Amino acid sequence: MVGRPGIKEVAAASGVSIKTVSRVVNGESSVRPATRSRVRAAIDELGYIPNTAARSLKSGTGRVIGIVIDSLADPFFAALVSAIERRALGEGLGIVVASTGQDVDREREQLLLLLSGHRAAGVIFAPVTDSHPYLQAYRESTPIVAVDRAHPDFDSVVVDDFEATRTAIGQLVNNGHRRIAFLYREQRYGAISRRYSGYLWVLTESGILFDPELVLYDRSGGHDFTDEDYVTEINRLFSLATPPTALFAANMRAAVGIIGALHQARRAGTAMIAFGNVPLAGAFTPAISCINQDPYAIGNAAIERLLALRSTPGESREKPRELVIPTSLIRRGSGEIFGPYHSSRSGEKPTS
Amino acid sequence: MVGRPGIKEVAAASGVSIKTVSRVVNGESSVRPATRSRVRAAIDELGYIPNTAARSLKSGTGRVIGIVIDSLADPFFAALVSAIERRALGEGLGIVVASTGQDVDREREQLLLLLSGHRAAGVIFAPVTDSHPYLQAYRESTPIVAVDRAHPDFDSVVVDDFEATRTAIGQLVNNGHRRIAFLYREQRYGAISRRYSGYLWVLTESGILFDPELVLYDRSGGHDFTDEDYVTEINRLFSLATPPTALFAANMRAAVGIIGALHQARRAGTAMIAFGNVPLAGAFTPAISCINQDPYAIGNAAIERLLALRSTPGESREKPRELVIPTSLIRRGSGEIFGPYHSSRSGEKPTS
DNA sequence: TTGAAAGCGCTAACAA
DNA sequence: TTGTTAGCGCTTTCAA
Repeated sequence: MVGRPGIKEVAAASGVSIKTVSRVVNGESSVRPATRSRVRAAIDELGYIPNTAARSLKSGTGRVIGIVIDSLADPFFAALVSAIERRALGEGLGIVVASTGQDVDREREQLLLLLSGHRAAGVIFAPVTDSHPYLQAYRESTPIVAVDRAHPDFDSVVVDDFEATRTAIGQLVNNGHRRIAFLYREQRYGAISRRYSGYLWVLTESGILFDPELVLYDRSGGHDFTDEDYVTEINRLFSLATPPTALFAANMRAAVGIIGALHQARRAGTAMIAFGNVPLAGAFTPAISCINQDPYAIGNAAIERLLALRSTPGESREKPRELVIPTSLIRRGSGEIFGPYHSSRSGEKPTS
Repeated sequence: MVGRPGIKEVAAASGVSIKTVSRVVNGESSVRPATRSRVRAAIDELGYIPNTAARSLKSGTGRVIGIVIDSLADPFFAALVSAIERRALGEGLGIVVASTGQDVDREREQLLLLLSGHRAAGVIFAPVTDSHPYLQAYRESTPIVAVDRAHPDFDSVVVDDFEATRTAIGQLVNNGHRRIAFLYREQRYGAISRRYSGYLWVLTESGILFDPELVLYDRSGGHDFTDEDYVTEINRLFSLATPPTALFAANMRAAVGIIGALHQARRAGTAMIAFGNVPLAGAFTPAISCINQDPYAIGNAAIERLLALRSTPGESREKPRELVIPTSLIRRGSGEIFGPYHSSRSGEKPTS
């Protein structure tokens, strides 16, 4: 291996001490311009890049932001991380990404590795549970922000799941639907529970009888549904004595599964609204109505909050802030299909 | 901040020297089982997690794999990174991700930061150019693997773009198409050029006159096309004196743009094949035929190659290996629509 | 404005 | 099998 120049080589080349080189690298002001430019020249010529490990070791905090999410294979999280990365780059920070697969133990392991092992300058995570006692030790030294799901102990950036779902289900009811399926009711902590509450709230308000047959539960104990599972489920729903006339997909994975399954079952004309921006939603027949939650906006808000916390350390001890990113219902057609009880008093013209 | 225990605390708690703790942590064999379990107990009790920075500094290589890709917002790359992350986790390695936005300077900056700054244990990157002289200094000390695009100097994991495209275009021709549009012809180095070659090859072989009007060039100088740009382009194509009867989407972004634009233009029945697994391809009408390139397979192959290189350092000096991951043409309907010159001698039954 | 010295937490070399 | 010592490359004192 060719020698990677260190701070000493730069110091020697520019005729100053290593401390002065350090000052230049860290942008400290107390360096004479002439000295500074001499050092800069040496840095460029030698191609000097400071060793991150040594910096972390000495200074106590690493030059990276840790990100812990469910999975990068989920387009929502991928876009979220992408937004964070862009901003972090501007701050000269790297990102180290870890996924949990929604596993609580893996979450703890990854968070601790990031905080204690990598001495991350900050951590953004999508909490799998709402109890993280082991994080308390790091609160005061490291900014920690939760995303996608609110957290009792940390600042968080979320969307208003309850309200968004209430709006969506409300529109379906207004358009004459009474049999509305909810797919799916995840058992774990998180956004899905609040979406489910929004669903139940509308049913109650509208005097619609709740039917557990219309809810797809996560009976699998944690593993994700496959496309085939959704086909099975859609077939089950349409075999009911009184099948649903509208579907609500509580997350994007469910939406994708349902769209595919509906298509297979030649039921694509069924009313449906999805939580999350389904890719190519506009190109289906009918086009898919979605609750729009912008992962870029969420990611940006999270990293901004993190950077703000970094400059005002004490603040983290205050009551956690919950930043709610607005959502909107994008009416593309599938959510505006009329149901059997429609009295032509509301809703847009259906597409099919 | 509560004290994060260091190796010294563990040593004190278990009554051994720090070196013995180090041995246990690193799984060295020369430790008596009794001692080992005593140390293990202390580690668990104190919640000791080794400081990555100190380890990197001393040992010379960091505990992370660096990944440099175009963008995490691209589902292909997100899935690729996800596959790498899973495997890295099993090796006790973190991943630090950086994106280039296809910018050569940013690529260099990020690669050097990973290699020189973070002392990454290995680097996987999607090369933006085929010339990386500055990486030569790291070849022998750090395994480097290229993905998605072949590289003259490094082992790479790619798909056979030429062959896959040849098959796809060949099928369109066999099904009676003569006017086949190629969207889009990216100017930069990479897979798109080879796909374009496959396109030209079939035209030549089939005696079809090449028409530059049917090729969407990247005239923008690097910025990505928006959905609106695709709408404009589709409208232009169908305004030609002899419009195309089939479309080839050379990458997934183009496919998504085209599907949306075709839908808007009420031309969804146009024959089309996309390079890459379009999400929900099966749920469109007609279902989208795709060249299937598995990002998980590519990511897995890349990390496996990286880990193999890590254990046999000298090997990297050999001639670079190009590992070709097979693709397949998934015939879902859109690519099997007959063209005007079809003579009922080949192809599947069209869907529409 | 600049520099000398100390040492961050760990691992490699060598001793015992 | 275990321990001692010496740094890795940088930033943080503190002094000049």
